[in-house]
Amino acid sequence: MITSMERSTDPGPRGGPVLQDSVTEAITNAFFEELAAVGYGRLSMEAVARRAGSGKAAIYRRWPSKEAMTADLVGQVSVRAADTLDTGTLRGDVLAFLTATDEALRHPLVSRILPDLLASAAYHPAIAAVLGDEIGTARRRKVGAILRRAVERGELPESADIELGLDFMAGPLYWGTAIRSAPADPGRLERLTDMIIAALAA
Amino acid sequence: MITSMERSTDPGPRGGPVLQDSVTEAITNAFFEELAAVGYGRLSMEAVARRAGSGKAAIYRRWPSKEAMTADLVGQVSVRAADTLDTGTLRGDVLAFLTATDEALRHPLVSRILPDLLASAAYHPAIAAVLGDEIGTARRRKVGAILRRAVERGELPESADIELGLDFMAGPLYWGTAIRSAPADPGRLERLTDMIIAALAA
DNA sequence: CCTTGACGAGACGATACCGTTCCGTCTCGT
DNA sequence: ACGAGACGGAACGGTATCGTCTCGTCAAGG
Repeated sequence: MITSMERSTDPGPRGGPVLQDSVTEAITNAFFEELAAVGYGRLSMEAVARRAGSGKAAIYRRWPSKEAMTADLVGQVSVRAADTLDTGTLRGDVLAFLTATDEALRHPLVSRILPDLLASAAYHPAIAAVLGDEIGTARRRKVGAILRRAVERGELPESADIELGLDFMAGPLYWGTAIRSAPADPGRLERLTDMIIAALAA
Repeated sequence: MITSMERSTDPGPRGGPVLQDSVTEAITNAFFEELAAVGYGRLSMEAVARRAGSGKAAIYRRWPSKEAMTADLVGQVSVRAADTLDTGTLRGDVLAFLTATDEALRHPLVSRILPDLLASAAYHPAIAAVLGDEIGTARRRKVGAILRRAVERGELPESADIELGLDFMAGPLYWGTAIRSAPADPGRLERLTDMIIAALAA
């Protein structure tokens, strides 16, 4: 599925004469900027090359197609998000998670790219696969850890539904921040946190 | 902005020789099917005409551009959703609202089109305007009515935040049903209802 | 110093749309 | 019966993108 070469994305200390990292980086940046500018459906390799100041051949030397490039690059980025640390209380964990997620969603590139990718997943199985891994699995793991710790502390009943918990941790924030474009407001995240905890405890 | 003719979408009892309704309907259906098939970004007028079994001229006789056609047709559809009736209790109102919305989100065309349009709104102001009206305003009015009735009944404190309430009524359901593609499950809507009410009361 | 190979640039044929403009046909209301 | 006008179909010139391929340049290693 993802068929890009490892040498440029993971060149190691010295892998011999190699596709130049600076070019790979320029293409990567150009890709995300272009993705934010026109969306996946209208993204063209020529535009990416133009923006990167490179030739198209430099792109096709690295990835066999637009879909493979997208899957590879999106996969790389999403992997980064670190686990939320244990703040000692459910409220602290939730607020930290919401704050981090809200900040990510407000990034100018993310706020334009993410909804587009989520929609594109319906048309392109390769994208759906990457997002399913990154958003589905990774996110479920993080939220699951938070809820599990809360259950251990006795802050939540054991009956708490992890799947629905994920919907509450992600849904209202995504809807408000990414779709409704609600202005940044720490107070909103505080209230959101209290409401989510109330929902989780129900 | 929306410049389609009134004669065919609202021909009245007898408006003289008119663009044929059957063609308008064929084009409308083809538009939504094509939208579901390839998304807004890649939607082509030729494909719509092909699918409708019409000539492109028949489309351009009705709308001046793809954007105007989209705004007009999407606006027409979204208008339909009726107000939720008063069931007498907050729980009944919320469950009815969630059930209706969930059903709508599961419609094969809606589930593919809506996320795409929400994403496209970031690139096309005309779409953003229509969605802002239909989803933003209309939805805020509906949910606002439900919450206001609940406050009058004493089921919710007066301090309830309508804006955040909207995020909770829409977010988890949209995330679970449209993004996570959770299977249809009445029990899930029941639990969702209880959790939303707990959140609203927090 | 000379070979190697990635580089930017861009031409290439193929394909797809755009929005417009013609056909010749058919269905109306008059 | 007639004329207006919408119809499906097809073609127009123009633009954009695809993925491939060929240039001449340039930097590094042997």
